Amino acid sequence: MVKRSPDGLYLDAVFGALAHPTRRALVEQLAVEPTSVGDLADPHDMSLAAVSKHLRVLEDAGLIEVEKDGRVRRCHLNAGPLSEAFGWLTRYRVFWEDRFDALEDHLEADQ
Amino acid sequence: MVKRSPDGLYLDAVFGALAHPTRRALVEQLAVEPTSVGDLADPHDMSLAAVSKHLRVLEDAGLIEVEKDGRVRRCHLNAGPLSEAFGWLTRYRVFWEDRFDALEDHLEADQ
DNA sequence: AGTCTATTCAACCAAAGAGTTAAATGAGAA
DNA sequence: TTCTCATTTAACTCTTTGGTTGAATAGACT
Repeated sequence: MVKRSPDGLYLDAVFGALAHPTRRALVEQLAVEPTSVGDLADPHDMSLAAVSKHLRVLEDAGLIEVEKDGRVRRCHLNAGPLSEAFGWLTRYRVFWEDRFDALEDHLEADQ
Repeated sequence: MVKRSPDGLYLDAVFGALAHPTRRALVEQLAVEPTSVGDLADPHDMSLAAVSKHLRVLEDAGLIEVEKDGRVRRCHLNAGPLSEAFGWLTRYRVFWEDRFDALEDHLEADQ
């Protein structure tokens, strides 16, 4: 069996959460400021319940925290788990930068 | 409606592909060297057909290219699309680094 | 107490995902 | 051409996902 990193579970959840455009949009909205569920849902062309479910997915991935403020639920971005995904991608960064460097070299040689 | 980046489709596919541990493992294997489907499948505790399907998902996300070499199909990592995901995450890097900086400050203040 | 308002829960549905086994393809070797 | 090996396709099952609507909860305002 191939080795699996101990934090694989987080990666599943985080990458999975980011795989849906609505959820990425929600993260983008929350990067601006903490926002209530209703306000988060407004711009999206789907029911409030559907957005609520997407928020649950983000919460399960640890990407948001929900604070009760009276009768509204205010969601905050918690970007910590994103660094996990970032870290994973970083390990492969050289593979696309190599190609970029090769292209640069090629262009320079052309001049 | 909330704005959606023009390359959202790629992000769906790339993040979706990375959301499964088997597929991340396949990427890790391919980062070592180009590998045939059979050799890729060996370490995994599932049928060859299942691995073949995972490879298709990676291919659809543009993350691998398959070269026919006689009767074996040799898969190469194509990390380009990873930079797409990396770029998206980078936009939110400040959100977890802020927290990290705050922690650093806190620790320094403690000393 | 009664009524808005915000949000979630429950039940449902269609489509996609992850796996299986068995048959089909395609190319090299005998 | 026949056999074998590498891989994909087909058909099927089971679970998860993404959405719906309608009822339930819970806090704030009269």
